[in-house]
Amino acid sequence: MPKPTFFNLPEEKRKRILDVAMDEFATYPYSKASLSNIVARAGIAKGSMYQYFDDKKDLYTYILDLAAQEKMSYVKRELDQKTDFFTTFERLMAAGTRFNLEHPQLGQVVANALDVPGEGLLHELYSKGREMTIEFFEHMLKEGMEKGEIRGNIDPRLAATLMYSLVGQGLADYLLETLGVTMHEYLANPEISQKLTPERIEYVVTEVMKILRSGFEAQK
Amino acid sequence: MPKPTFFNLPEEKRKRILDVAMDEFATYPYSKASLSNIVARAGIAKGSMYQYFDDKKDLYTYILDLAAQEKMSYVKRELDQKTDFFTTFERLMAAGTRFNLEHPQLGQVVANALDVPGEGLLHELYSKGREMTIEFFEHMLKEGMEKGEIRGNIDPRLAATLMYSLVGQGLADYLLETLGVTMHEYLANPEISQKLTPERIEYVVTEVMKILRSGFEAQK
Amino acid sequence: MPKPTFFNLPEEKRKRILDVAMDEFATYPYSKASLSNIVARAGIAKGSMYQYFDDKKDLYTYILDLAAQEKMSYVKRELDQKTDFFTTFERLMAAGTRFNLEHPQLGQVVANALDVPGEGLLHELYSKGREMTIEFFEHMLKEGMEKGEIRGNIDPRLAATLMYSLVGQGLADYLLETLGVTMHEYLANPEISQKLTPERIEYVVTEVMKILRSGFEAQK
Amino acid sequence: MPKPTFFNLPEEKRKRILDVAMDEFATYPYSKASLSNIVARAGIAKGSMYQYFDDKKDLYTYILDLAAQEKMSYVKRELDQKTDFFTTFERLMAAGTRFNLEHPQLGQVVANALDVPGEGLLHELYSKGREMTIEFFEHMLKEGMEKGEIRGNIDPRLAATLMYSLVGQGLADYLLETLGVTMHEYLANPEISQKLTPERIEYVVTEVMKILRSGFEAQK
DNA sequence: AATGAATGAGTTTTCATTCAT
DNA sequence: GATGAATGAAAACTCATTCAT
Repeated sequence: MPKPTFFNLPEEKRKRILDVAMDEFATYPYSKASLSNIVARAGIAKGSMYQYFDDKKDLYTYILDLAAQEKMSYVKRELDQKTDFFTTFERLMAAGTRFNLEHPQLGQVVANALDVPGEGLLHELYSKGREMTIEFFEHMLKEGMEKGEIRGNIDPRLAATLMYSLVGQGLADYLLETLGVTMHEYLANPEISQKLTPERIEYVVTEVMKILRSGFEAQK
Repeated sequence: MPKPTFFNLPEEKRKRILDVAMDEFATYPYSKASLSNIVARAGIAKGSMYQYFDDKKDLYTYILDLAAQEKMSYVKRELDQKTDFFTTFERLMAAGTRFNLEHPQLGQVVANALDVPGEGLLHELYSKGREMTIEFFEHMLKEGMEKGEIRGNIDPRLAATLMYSLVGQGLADYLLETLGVTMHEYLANPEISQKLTPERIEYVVTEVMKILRSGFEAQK
Repeated sequence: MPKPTFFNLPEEKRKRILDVAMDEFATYPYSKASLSNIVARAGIAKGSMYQYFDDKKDLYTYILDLAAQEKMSYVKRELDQKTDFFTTFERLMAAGTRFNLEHPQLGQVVANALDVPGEGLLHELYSKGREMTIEFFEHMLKEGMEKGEIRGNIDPRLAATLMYSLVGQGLADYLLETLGVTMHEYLANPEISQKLTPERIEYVVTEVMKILRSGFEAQK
Repeated sequence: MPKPTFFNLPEEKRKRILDVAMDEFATYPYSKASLSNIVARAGIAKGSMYQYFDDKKDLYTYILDLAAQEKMSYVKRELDQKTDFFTTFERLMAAGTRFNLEHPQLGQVVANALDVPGEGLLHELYSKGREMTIEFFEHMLKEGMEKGEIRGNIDPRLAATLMYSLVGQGLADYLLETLGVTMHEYLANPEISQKLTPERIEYVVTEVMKILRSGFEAQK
């Protein structure tokens, strides 16, 4: 948790610090990400950082938390309208993928979490998100089963895990791949994003759903 | 690539070096893995390492390569007998998952690849394996389409990518999760593996196939 | 010297600051004692400290001064009744030792003075106390000589220095040692002091006086 | 303990490092003594220091150990000829004092030991010397009692502790004081030592012995 | 070919002190 | 007078890489 000092900072400065830190943690794995770098680029004194955060890990977990929250709130908007299972899932996938492509840094910050020493501590936070997401999918599946939208003879927990693995970075990576671009190149050249039209994203998501749908869907 | 020097080494010494390095790279993320540690545990001089490999990255990519090859050759054994698409894929998934559980280190080495700085260089190698696997799946799918085993209206490249994301660590992780065990705990307590009977693995794979099958399978 | 500001402070606050500082300087050697710690525990702003004292050293010397004064005034009470040299010295030793055991912090503050860098400045103050004490003993000795209580053929200054080295922490340390306790453990567990009865202290002091009085030499 | 690497160093270099380190630890209290300073003055790389010693504390304890050993071996030479208690003690005092004046740094290194954090650890080593010395004196006293040289009615442990407090820095400090010189000035101006003739040292030691031998009490 | 000491840039973190509000 | 954020020099320590033997 940041210290109160951090929240007393002028909006502009706080944002600058977070932006720079986000960028650093997205670019380098945790152990290579450098506080010295961050403060230099943010134009603040090294000691100041320690008046805002306990230590490097504290800063990182905060960034990670922010990333998770932003994605959550972005994706959650799709849940307002109640529809059937397949439509909801399709919307979630599309939103998640769009978010990953619009904020490629955030995804990288999460990916770099693997590197944090004292593994458990961080992993905990990192997988809390995974855990929650999987549980949400499981819930969706069970509801779908009750409504008769989903076949009854599938293991909901396992299916939810599968869904999670599809919703993560997977589709975004696939889309970049079809452009012959790696995530790193994409991070460096933001203008590439213009080649990824909403239609293109929609198409891929629909394709995936097509495959899954006739799999999950109850057979008449 | 290791220098010729490395291959002139007595078998026993070469193996020792690789074993220790594998363990180190499985235990720590790339940037935390320590050459000093490796040479100390392998009982060789630090300078020698640089007569075998160009640098840390060179050693790592070689280890990574070995890991990939081992998995490949393990999994490839399932391809001998020609059967239909679904049976083949099921066997591949089962074999991959068994391998991941029997050689958890190798999987970790791959997972830790994400951490390598200097971006593309490493990713390249890491995704060469990915690339090859996906292409293989794509080939399988197209063959299946021709034989009429697979629906014709799916994007084979996309589907292959999906298959890849299912075959990776995913199922192994899921199995460990059902035991309430993290990969780190599993690495530390190898005896846990006894709880993962072949039947249990078979069950999970069958479940996944059940889901996929009626999705991919051509409708009559 | 504290600035006037400090003396304008409400009694209660002033005392709190001094108590906390005393504790810190008793616990850690000068260079490890932390102003940040002190202000945090005293509940005042860091800047305020610099409105009370010039700097860390200024605060420390003041604390040191207080410690010396307190001990002085405690010990001086023994000087009211005029008696012979030996009785007076015995009383001083006993009082000094009791004080050291009752206020172990103060002794530690003095002991930690050795640590102050920038040499002379601090030593000066530290040894002002030493100087004064030795001079006082010298005076006592000379008086004793005149009265015929003390042999005339000893160097009073040297003897006074010897007396000083006996009166310091020495006896208190010895007493703790006989309990198998270090000064640090004693500081942490104040209840130990109950094992050090006045009789026990008296005994040790008497023993020392016995030695000094008639010397080591066997009596014929 | 230094690592083997250190002992493989050319004599000249090893000595230079120890000299510089000794000087640093004699000049500054442990926490202010700076490794960076030491390596700079010794003209070696910072990393090298860590190939010779585990860490700062390791270097310090080694220096401390050396200091103690040197003093020990210097003083022990006086023990060859068997004589009576008083003569032996007088010789030990004289030798100890001479040593302190000839190697003022070593005494300072010991004095600065108080500052080492994780107190116990270091204190242990520091007071092992104290412990041994006191026990040696105790032994001397008991022997003297058996031979009838020493009165039987004194507490030998307490007396030994007293003797220890006299043999330490005390006399050296006194001698410097009579020159109006502090230890720090003495360390900085080694030529002062010429004013401290052996006769002067002998005189002071004899004076002290006179006092101890027959006591303070006037003879009837 | 093997060794292992040497290197030094780089890391995170601490803390007394200053200064604008 | 009080505040507490800002500062930055300095600390201990790490480690991949080089190079003389």
